[in-house]
Amino acid sequence: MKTAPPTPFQSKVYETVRHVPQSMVATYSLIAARIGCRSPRAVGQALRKNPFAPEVPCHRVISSDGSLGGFFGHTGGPELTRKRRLLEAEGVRFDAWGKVLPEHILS
DNA sequence: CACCTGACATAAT
DNA sequence: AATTATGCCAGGT
Repeated sequence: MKTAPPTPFQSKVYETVRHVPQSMVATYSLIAARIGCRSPRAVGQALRKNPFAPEVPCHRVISSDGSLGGFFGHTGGPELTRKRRLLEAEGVRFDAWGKVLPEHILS
């Protein structure tokens, strides 16, 4: 089975996400800016490939508007519900709109 | 190298 | 809240 070598861009994304502490979530835009990229979409593509699951807490990465975004390639459905469950288990709270409270979002 | 897709963001409707 | 339209950049084919 071939393991595709991660690109430098990917490595930066994984490392940055890995530095996100519990009870906190980072936005795709934040990660992008952090690694010096202006495109949050590229970050999503990197995480969607699922590098090293529990090693990189991809579930701590959400959209800038507080929505969960996606999880393992699923933008909706039971997988997203699971993502929200994980965040709740880590102490992250949601508002009436089902969005993460701003105080949990790194800026 | 050109084209298409995508776990986004922002503004406007 | 939701939906639509446009801009953005990296990766895969």
